[in-house]
Amino acid sequence: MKTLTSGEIATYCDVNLRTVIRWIESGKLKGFKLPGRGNNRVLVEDFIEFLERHDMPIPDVLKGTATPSILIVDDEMPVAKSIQRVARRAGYDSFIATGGFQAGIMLSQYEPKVMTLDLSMPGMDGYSVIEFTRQQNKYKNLKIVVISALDDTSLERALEIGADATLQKPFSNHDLTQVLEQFMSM
Amino acid sequence: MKTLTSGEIATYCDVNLRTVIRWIESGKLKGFKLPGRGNNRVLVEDFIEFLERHDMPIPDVLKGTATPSILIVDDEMPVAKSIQRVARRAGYDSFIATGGFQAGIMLSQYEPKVMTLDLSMPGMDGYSVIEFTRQQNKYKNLKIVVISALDDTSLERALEIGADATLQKPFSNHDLTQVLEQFMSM
DNA sequence: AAGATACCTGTCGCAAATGTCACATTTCAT
DNA sequence: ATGAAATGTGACATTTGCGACAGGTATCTT
Repeated sequence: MKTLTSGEIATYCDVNLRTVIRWIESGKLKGFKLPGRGNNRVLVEDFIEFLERHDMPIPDVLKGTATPSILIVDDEMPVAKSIQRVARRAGYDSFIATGGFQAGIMLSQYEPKVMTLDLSMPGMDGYSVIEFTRQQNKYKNLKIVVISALDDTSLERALEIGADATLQKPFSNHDLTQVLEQFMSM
Repeated sequence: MKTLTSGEIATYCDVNLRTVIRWIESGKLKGFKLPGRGNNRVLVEDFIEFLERHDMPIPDVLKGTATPSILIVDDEMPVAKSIQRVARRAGYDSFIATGGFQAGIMLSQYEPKVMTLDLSMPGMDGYSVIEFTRQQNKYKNLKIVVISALDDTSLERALEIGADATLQKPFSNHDLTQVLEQFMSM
């Protein structure tokens, strides 16, 4: 149940903060006030409904927030597809990237909630992907699930540098589902 | 998601505000209305598309982002730095990505005007980067400058699949400057 | 604990919306 | 060629939402 502040909405709509507050006060935009000094909060779904009602453009970032998604990074398409199948059965939208460059663009564009990452992709160092992502404040909430055929030591190292969970190949659908459900509901 | 008011558009096009509103009302110019009193807003991209469609001059201010930048993709930091030095001397801001993943994120985040790309990076296929980028409508205006030590055939292939220029390593600062200036001024 | 941000409220001037009318240009029929 | 109709634009006048500024408080960071 993600919420937005009046300031964030002001940024998205490219209007003044004062204006957003007036929208809320007049009932045009549904929101609620926090106990403290009455800071306004708006549910993402209410905001999107508001935007649609007024034929206003919906920011890309929110499209992902409304329906949290999963980014699957794996160079082997069959493996990626099988992960996607599990994700879909659990009720989640997902995207597949088969290379580092694609992965970066898709991560930035879709802002998924969870990224599954194959550590041992040819021509791409999974560790550095984790490290780089973790450095970026923007992705501090992204959950990284490492899926790899490497040994325990490698998986542990991944956890140390910032992965949130690991799964050893071959993984059971049950385990993957469990991990996804855990992170997607956070 | 920068937007323009009807008044700003009136100024840009040097017409009356009433006229701009009529454009929007008649659907010639895509826009939307704010909830309040129905103030019109137009996305910059929609406005540019409108201008192009009617062969109207595009105001400089709208052409690029505030300060158009260059993304330098090269795994060898010294090389990247030297490219950056040339770019800076020509008066351009630049960013360095040493891996595909980084490159993807930075491309999406900074939306540079030009990307220099080393074809032969370990663990990353430069060709597929070009191909993937070219598929995305979002980057249709991005200029890709391939910088590589590979032979002419390889460079030509890069051009075929979508690169905008190539430079063979070792490149002369003069040539690089020339290419950058050409693309950055477009 | 202190400083930096982000946010709320009230007020004020301005910019933008609407409606109407006048004028210019184009289109078309006679 | 001439006049009528259609279309598009600019010019008012009126109304009101929006942005800017100021002063103050809650929230987050360090």
